[in-house]
Amino acid sequence: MIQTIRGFRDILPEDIVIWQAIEKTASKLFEDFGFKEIRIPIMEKTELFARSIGETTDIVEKEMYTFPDRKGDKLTLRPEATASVVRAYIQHNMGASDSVQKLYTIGPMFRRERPQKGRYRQFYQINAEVFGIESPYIDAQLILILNELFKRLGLSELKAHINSLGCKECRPTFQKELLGFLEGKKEHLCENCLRRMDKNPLRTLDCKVPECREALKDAPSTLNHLCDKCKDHFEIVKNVLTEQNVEFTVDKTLVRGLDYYSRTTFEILTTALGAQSAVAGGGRYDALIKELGGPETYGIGFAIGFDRLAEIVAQMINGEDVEVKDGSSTTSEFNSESDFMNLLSPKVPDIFIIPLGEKAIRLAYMWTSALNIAGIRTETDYSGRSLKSLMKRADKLNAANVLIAGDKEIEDNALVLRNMKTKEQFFITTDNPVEQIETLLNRV
RNA sequence: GUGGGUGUAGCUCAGUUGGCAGAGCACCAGGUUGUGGCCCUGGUGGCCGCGGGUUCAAGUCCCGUCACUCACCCCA
Repeated sequence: MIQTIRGFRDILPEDIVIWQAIEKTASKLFEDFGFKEIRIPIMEKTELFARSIGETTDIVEKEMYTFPDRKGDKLTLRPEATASVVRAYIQHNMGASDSVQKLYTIGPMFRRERPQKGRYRQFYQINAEVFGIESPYIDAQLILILNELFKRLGLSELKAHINSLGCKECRPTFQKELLGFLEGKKEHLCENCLRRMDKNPLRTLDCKVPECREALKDAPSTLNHLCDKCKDHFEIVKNVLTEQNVEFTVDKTLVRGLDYYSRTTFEILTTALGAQSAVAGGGRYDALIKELGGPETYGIGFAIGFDRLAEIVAQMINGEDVEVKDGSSTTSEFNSESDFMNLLSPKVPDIFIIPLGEKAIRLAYMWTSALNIAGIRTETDYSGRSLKSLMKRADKLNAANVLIAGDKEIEDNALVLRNMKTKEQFFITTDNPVEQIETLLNRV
């Protein structure tokens, strides 16, 4: 049997319900905040990612799916979306038509890592990016949007971690000081951190190795070295969040793995997925657009891990003992009436037509098609099986009604429409069953 | 890339010192000649992940391999 390749997976119909509900909830929210959807390619020239994410990051060094195409160009399956959105922004000169652009996109990303819970080689992200706004209010607003999204999904316990990395003015002096500090602690650092010292010293700050954490306990913090502008910027972000009752923690170890971030960075963390704690993350990247050949433009954005989010939502639904099978009962108090929970209701047939006999099967097919076209969810069965087994099937499908159409009923011009819940039965005639069913369904 | 755990029916899992491959759920049929859910009876369904080895005999022991999984690393 041919199977999916490692780290790739199928999202089956039973799971898609949650995916679609999250997607609808997110795009509604983003559009209410003025974001427009953009769809970008899944493949780009390798150079785009190498230059934006950073040549020495793990992603670029060893996690990308890169291969030559027929003419020898190096192509890469995108490991993240921001680089492509920035490329599109530059390529179509989007800043010219409107100096402020708010964009979101949803789609798969590819990284060749060892799979584990909440981490796949093809994984999905929802991305939001804002171009052309320097003000810290937009930093706060992005975190507010994430907070609101998680609230709407019933995940109010998730909390934001935020930090500021400084800008091209204040970061170099900080890096110098950090390097000096690291030199003094060299013998206590892990191999990885020693490597990081050369490549990207900031990254030592979020090392998880206990010895490193201990050694770096008193390491200088970016927060103490921010220039006045960066300091003011960060203060406003924090003040606004506080005023809007968005809970957050200042986390000076929040450095993030992509080189392009400056000033505000943030992550939304969870404990629900073992070691994979980040559900969403993002930050400001004011230098990136120019770096990639565009005009000097402010930029900030975030990515939400769709697979992880869907997993947490699924856990929440199961944990809350929410009954979604027939969409009728939900026990979860705070969100049972929410738009999101309504989106989770599965679609079940309004009618299941049970034909008994050859003539009946032909008519059942005709009626089913007509009802489907009329927008009434209808199923039938062509196997010629017994009434009892088809009743069972109707029950399994959770059909609201069955229409029993045996050769006998057709002969007598009296079809039986049975409500599966109340067991009420109505007779309808064979001349225009579609219209009769429409009126009966509206009445009940 | 490194380390641990697990691979048996569609699903969840038993399988003793090596001795006929099992259960529950699901599916199909019947009990009820044309009315679902509950119950009862019967049935379909297996390269025991794959390849080698040891043995009279391997689901079981050994080696390899692949996949899944958890953790490290990294990140969404």
